[in-house]
Amino acid sequence: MISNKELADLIFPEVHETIQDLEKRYPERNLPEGAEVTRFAPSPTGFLHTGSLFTAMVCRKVASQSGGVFYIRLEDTDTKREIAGSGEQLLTQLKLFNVVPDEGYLATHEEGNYGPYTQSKRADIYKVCIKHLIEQGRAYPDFCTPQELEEIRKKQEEQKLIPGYYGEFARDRFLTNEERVQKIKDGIPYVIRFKSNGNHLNKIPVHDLVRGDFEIAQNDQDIVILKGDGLPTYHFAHAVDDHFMRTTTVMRGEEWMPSLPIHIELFETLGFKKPNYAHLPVIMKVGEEGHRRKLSKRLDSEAAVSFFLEDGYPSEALIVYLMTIANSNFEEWLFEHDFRNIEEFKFSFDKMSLDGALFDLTKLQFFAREILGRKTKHEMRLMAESYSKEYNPKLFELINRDPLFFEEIMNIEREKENPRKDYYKFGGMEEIIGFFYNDIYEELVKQDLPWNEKFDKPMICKVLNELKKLGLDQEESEWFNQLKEIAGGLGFAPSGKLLKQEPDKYVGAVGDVAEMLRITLTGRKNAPNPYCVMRILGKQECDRRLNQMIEKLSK
RNA sequence: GGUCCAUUGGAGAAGCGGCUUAACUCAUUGCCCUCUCAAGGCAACAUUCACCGGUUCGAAUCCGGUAUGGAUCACCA
Repeated sequence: MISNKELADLIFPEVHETIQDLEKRYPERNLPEGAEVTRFAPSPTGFLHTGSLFTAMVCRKVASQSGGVFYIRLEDTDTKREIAGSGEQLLTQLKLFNVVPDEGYLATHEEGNYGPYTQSKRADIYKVCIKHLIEQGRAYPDFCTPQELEEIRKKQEEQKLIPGYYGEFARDRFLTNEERVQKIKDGIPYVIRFKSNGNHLNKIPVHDLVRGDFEIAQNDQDIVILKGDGLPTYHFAHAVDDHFMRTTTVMRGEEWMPSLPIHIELFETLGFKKPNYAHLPVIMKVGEEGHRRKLSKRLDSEAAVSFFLEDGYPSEALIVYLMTIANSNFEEWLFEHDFRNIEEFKFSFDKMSLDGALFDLTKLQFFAREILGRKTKHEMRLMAESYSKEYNPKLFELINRDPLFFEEIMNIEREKENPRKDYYKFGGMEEIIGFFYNDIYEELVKQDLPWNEKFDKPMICKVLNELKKLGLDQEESEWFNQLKEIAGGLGFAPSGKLLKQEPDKYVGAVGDVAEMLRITLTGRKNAPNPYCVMRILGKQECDRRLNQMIEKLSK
């Protein structure tokens, strides 16, 4: 008769530690009352997902506001799907959004007393726990091949039974230790499965920080806890890691809710205290077929955080937007505090909505406008620089021709009570401000210009010629009065209203004159007001552009 | 199909049995301001809270059912 202990020793001869040893190695954290220990546990399988950023942001927030700890654990147990370098990238991207961990996996190194924080380096820890379970008769080797599992599943489907490896269908649960030892000695590959004592007919009460109390069926599946490659599955690693890293609150996407019974049984049979759970809603999107679905990295560009980075959205805007999804009272708070000291906002789980919000790019752009509108010209330059350096060489080059000149462009109608809010991202900015730069301007005016057909070329020339008289040293209102005078001298009405009242008396209105000026100076119909543009370009350059345009039109 | 979760306008939502003629924000539309654009100001936008029943003097709010949507059922996390 072979005992469970002998079986465990045969499977893990190298493991001598016990769970008690681990408890000593990773003692309870010494934190003030109420401090939360949270964690973000990504898999290095690709770019940072917008939903992951959402979760990570909430984790950071909850830890910070409670005086706790936020750490990062790399869940790299799926070696097949792993993408080299993505762990590092995850960290740098989180940092761009100001989601910075206190400890854990930090890309270049690890920090903290509860490591290693990379699951592939924790094999010995998992083995201690699994060995313990085998000794207790709560885990066993399973020699089923994928085909055999498939057959079991088929049989269950035929009989309309719940699929899975459980109860009487858990074939190798009924092996004797003698048979197990023999198979192992024969070199038959196996996984380790957890032996469940549950019954899915029993309901157990669970508590979720965002969803409150509800009932859920007990787990009865003998889930795999150690895969054929010697690495643990998510479920098992979650129980072991979150216990020994002393996580107080587990936050994760709501897709994990159905597996909660597994985790509960695991925690209980390992003798671990359960953490609090918060299953966060997932961010949705309406798909082609008109149905809501989870934001998908494959289908939706906005599902990858890199999308916003590459297009130069202010990272603050995404965080603010995500926080409005996280807490319904945040938006009002934000306006009350005029977008200041956002970190002082108090997050709470009961202000979190239960179903996933549709991702709303327009609303994100609104916040981005508000945020960018509140930056100084210098801040704008720094943001534009750091974005363009990475993603937009054309813009980067423009900025660096003369950084102060760029700042002046950014400063158009900025330092006033209601600043312009026409930027919501830095991507494409080179198109918008290009006309300030002579070489781009020259290219622009080679194309057909959007002149008003009401006026012929000699008329336009006449106007432009007169506009050279415009001074630049006065206030904007004075400048505009001068423009009106010039326009009046040429037969234009001082306002659109007057023109409407007496259309026969005038050839047009000041607006028409201003438009000619604008087109000449910027090559476009829509641009910031010409006064600002002229101040930045300088009298000399303005005259040059006017003369050049007159010459062009005279041909 | 089983299990769990959800359901207030185009979107995010407040609402916790009478204070609701359903707050606030984005979007949309109209008007005003205005040299264009952006910004700004003012208005409009759910007679109704998925539906059907019930409880109650009274329900978006409580209960039951139906419908719809979502998540999940791996040696993936």
